[in-house]
Amino acid sequence: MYTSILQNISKHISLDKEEADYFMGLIRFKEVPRKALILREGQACNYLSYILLGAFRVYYVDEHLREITVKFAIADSWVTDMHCFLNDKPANLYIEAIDESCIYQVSATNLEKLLHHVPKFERFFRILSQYAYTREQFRNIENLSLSAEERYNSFLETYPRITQVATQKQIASYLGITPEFLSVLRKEKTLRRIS
Amino acid sequence: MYTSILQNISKHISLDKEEADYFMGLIRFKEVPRKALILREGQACNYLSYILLGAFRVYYVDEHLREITVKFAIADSWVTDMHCFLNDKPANLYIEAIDESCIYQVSATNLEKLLHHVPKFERFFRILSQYAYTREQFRNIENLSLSAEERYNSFLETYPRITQVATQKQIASYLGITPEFLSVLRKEKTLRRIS
DNA sequence: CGTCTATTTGAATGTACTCAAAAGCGGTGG
DNA sequence: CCACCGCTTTTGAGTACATTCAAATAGACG
Repeated sequence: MYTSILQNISKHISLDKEEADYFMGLIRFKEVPRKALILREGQACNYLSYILLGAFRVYYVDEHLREITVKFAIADSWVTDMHCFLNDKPANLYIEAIDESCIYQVSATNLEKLLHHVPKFERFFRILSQYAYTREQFRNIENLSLSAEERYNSFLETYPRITQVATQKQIASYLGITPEFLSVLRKEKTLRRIS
Repeated sequence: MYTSILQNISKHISLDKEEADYFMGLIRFKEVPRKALILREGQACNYLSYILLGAFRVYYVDEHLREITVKFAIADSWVTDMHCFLNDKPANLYIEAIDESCIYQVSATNLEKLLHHVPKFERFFRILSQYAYTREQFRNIENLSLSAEERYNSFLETYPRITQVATQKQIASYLGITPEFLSVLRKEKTLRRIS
């Protein structure tokens, strides 16, 4: 259903036909194969993407060349390197498809046009940003208060489907632990399930 | 200068006199003594606050009764328990003045009125939320990639003034370490400065 | 089938925690 | 004014959680 992006928007604002058409005229459709990067560090981050289908992983590479998974993004959600998109700076983050994906993209230029022509979208992106903010805040609280094992359990509840497309190495880098230690945690979990 | 809240707003949107007056009519002024709580867990979170003067600490109390400092908020910034303010739920967070403070508060009801009457504020709060989001994301990256010592150094750069009003216990709980260990880090720092 | 990467396993290590006790500091009341 | 109380900070010993490194095993892909 290629209008699911409109349904996503209609969760927070209602558009008439004209506004919807105008919006659809500003976005482009893109298929993204598994493992492809739609953004890499240093590149201009010109697009905000809506994920129609598939899944992405946003990650940062630190000075020791370790990957930090910043977030997993699933179907019916939005993704970009927000800091660099907003401030027109070279990207700090990589965004990689971890499954066959289809996305719609709005360029920063077109987003400006959109916000100018249909100011209702200010409201839409306000609400989106507020949710994004509270989710990040919640994750910070979890990272600061929970043990690795508790964070892993919370992860499994929050992203039950992601385990099918993300590797354990990627999940470990989201949890802030090594793949080896995640392996140990998983073993303990299955041992407890048996006994 | 009691119009600094208008200056804060004018960083992102411009208001005419009428709009500014309408806004000022929707907010209330409040003095908050040091150590007073303007929000505690379980309370209704009805207000979004602008800090005119002073400093606040937002914290969460986990199941082991440990305090997690979610953020320090300084003069000329906004603070609330966003999740509960937006969803009209009882607060999860405490907000405590760590210095003599003066704030302006907008109630959730008045904010709705404001957004309805002056839709430009949708834009203002969109921009504010996006910044809040990227800051939280950045902090998550730091917490996942840096050692305790590196996080402490980064903290000192980000909040140079806060050390004057926050205790080390509070700073430790922001960094996700124990006060005892922060004490060790500080000692190592001074020892290195001497040699 | 062979190569490359992901995952598992284990031993040695390190970073940060717990617990306990002492020292420092600020506020309050006699 | 100072003596006491409570809280913060420091210090140290012992411990736990998670890492590093290395090697073996398993899986995925061409």
